[in-house]
Amino acid sequence: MAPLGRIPEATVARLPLYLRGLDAFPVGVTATVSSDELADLAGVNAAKVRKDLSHLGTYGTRGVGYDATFLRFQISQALGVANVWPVVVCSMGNLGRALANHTGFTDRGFPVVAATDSDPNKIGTIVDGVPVHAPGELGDIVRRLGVAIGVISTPAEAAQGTADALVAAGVTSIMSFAPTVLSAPDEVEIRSVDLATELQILGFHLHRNRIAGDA
Amino acid sequence: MAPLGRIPEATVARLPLYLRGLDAFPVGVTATVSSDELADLAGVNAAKVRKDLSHLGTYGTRGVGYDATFLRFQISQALGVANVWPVVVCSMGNLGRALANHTGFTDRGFPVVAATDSDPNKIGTIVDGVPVHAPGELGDIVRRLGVAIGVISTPAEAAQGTADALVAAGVTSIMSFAPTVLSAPDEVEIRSVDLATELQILGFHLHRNRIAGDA
DNA sequence: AGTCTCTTGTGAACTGATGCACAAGGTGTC
DNA sequence: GACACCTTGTGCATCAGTTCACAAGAGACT
Repeated sequence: MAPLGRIPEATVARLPLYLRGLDAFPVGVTATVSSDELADLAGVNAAKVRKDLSHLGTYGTRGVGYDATFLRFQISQALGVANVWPVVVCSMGNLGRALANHTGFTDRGFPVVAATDSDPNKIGTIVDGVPVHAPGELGDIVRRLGVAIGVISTPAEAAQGTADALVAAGVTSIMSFAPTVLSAPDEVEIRSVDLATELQILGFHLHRNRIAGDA
Repeated sequence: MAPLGRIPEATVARLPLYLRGLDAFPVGVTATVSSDELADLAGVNAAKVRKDLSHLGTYGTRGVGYDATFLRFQISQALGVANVWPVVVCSMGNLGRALANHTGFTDRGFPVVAATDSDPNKIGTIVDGVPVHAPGELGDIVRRLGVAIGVISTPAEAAQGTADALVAAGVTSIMSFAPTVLSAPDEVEIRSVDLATELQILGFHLHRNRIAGDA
């Protein structure tokens, strides 16, 4: 059917992968892709692909597969990639600059339109094409530029204050790289990416294998 | 009991958060922490904390809580944070440099000991304290410096080749920032962090809320 | 038309994780 | 020593997500 109802979170998290996988098919050319192929392209298994797509109400053709172009359209629709969501990067340290420069953001509809930094030498300058403002101007920036997403690349100590400022300015979507827990009202969605934590998880498995090897 | 058997993946992913939360307690001072407090510090709920810790065989004291110092020791033990796992960063673009500079890595036992880059102008130089080598020397570097973890910060096109080179060199843990699926033997653990995908997930919810608001 | 082959869509079983609720077992006070 | 008060550890119900397996449908070929 075409439920279009609630799409499970796990499915939402995979839709971008499918979209990325579909890049392998040239635009404008008619081509079909099977759940098997798409599974390979996205790095998951075929059953998951089919179930995920069934949540979109997407219809493939039995015995054939999915029309690549139409599928791309369907997923784009569901994800709302036609929208452009302006991003503000809070703190232009090493990581912040790397993010501001990241072509993958602008390409996918997430232009970095402004940044903040507490360093007086940076305020008022344009770094990598992005104007840097004082943290206090955050509210202004958000309103003026219609910022939809805030990226927190500050040190851990400054993260909560920055988050508060973003929320006060009306931002409801935050991606944080600060190694700390952020509190915010329920309606604010926070995605936290802690790189050191990721490495520690890898380290855990290395550690376990080393022990197993010794045994 | 003290099972020490298999620790569920979900638990493993949270142990670093608990460890981080325990930083709030000064070292060397005797203090107790309840599952409730620790839950706040780690941003999860108390029941989860208790169940997670029970997997470590950690014993708190009923009516009191956990001894902060001992708990830190237990979790450190389980995660193997006493080990130092040298890291090589493959490609010193904006992101690679930010990672090489990231103090959170070295602090947590993941020193960036070398980097590779295909830019002849960078090869042979030392960027941010990290020596940059040609990609072809990867095998050498890994063997000589005992590299345990490879970080892939190359463009998508170069990612698979880099992964292959890492695997050939004997690296079994990879963290990739390239927006592409990597294939590798089963014994190689790959953690993929795709920043654009993260933003797209935020974008999905923004999109959905906007639609809901219009309705 | 009939048959064969292919791939979707999905019911159903299964797995893993979460959260509740409470007994068990400590501490402190009178 | 008895009692009141805490907080852990855990059995159990629940939930979300994954995987299997197969009927249903679509095209191709004779």
